[in-house]
Amino acid sequence: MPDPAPDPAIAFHAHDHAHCCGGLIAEAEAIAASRSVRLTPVRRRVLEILLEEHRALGAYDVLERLARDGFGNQPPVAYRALDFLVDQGLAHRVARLNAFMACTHPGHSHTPAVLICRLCRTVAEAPGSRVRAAIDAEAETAGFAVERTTVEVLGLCPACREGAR
Amino acid sequence: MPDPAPDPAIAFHAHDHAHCCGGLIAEAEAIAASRSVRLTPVRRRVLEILLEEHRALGAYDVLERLARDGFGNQPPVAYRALDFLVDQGLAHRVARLNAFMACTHPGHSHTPAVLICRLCRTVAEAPGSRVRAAIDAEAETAGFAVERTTVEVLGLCPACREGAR
DNA sequence: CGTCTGAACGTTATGCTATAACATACGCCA
DNA sequence: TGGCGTATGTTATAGCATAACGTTCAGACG
Ligand SMILES: [Zn+2]
Ligand SMILES: [Zn+2]
Ligand SMILES: [Zn+2]
Ligand SMILES: [Zn+2]
Repeated sequence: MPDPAPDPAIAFHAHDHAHCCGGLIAEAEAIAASRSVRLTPVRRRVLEILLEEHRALGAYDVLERLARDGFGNQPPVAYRALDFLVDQGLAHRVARLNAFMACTHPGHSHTPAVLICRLCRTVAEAPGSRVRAAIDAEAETAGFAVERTTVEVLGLCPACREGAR
Repeated sequence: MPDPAPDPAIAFHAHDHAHCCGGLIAEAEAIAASRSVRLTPVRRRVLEILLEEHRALGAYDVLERLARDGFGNQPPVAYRALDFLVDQGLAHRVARLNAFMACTHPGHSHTPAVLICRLCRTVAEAPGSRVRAAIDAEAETAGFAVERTTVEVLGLCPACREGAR
């Protein structure tokens, strides 16, 4: 199958975005089926909304777009769908922004480092395993048992970095 | 001088807490003086409140305690003091908790890894430099220019880990 | 089929987190 | 002493998140 190791930070590069979204929706369908959980219309639409741009959206932004499409327009509608996607690893919560982003590498259980461009607001995922190893080492020293990690990085993406010079 | 490298995760160990707080207040005074910024009564009291326990407090928890002491009891009073402390590196924001903690190693410019016990809510700082190096390496690969990092770890502190067995 | 059941969804209401905007007080220095 | 910048007090509002309850719907089972 023609799906080699994808660029982790694909969000930062020009790419066939329609293909990127379509593929991720298809992956989500497959994952949901394999786990016997339901990617219902609301959940699917929320994932599509998150995928539309490589940016993190607040729950109320998502809600507004949902309402336009005729879904319920009360906060729990958005939060429940977002919680589902996060639980299934199809989206990530960005604590620094109180916002949510679609996962670009679902399936692999991972805790990515989230790269957030402070100028264009683009958000990408970098591999988290090396960072996680460093965290585990420090935690070990402190006698702390790691369960979940949050690694978020604010800075400039390649494009904005170029523009800022 | 009798001040050897302090235990980074002192919060997780039994210690002379009055001495620990007093020392940190004194350090804060010195830092403020050296930078010609003012550790005013509100700011100082907020730092004391954060130091009372090694836990992260929400702005409204801080505010409630401030009000008891006769300071203003509107949100901006707490937020302004907290922002000052964070700017000066005397406190840290914990994004995962929407809360604030006193810094236990002020002065050293640092971005610690914050260790949060999910049972007792104790919060400690682990050295962030190795984690930061790992982040820099991943960011380099993605062409991303790192400016600020958030590293927060949820898990069990040594005591709760023992109790949970 | 018909009915039961649990998951998902819609809706109301409320609570927590954070900041904008403006007024007042105070210390410092020309 | 007058002006200025910093800090504080206060009002109002914006933004984020969840509790609680009723309704709908798909699938399981007899
Ligand atoms: Zn991901
Ligand atoms: Zn950018
Ligand atoms: Zn610190
Ligand atoms: Zn604990």
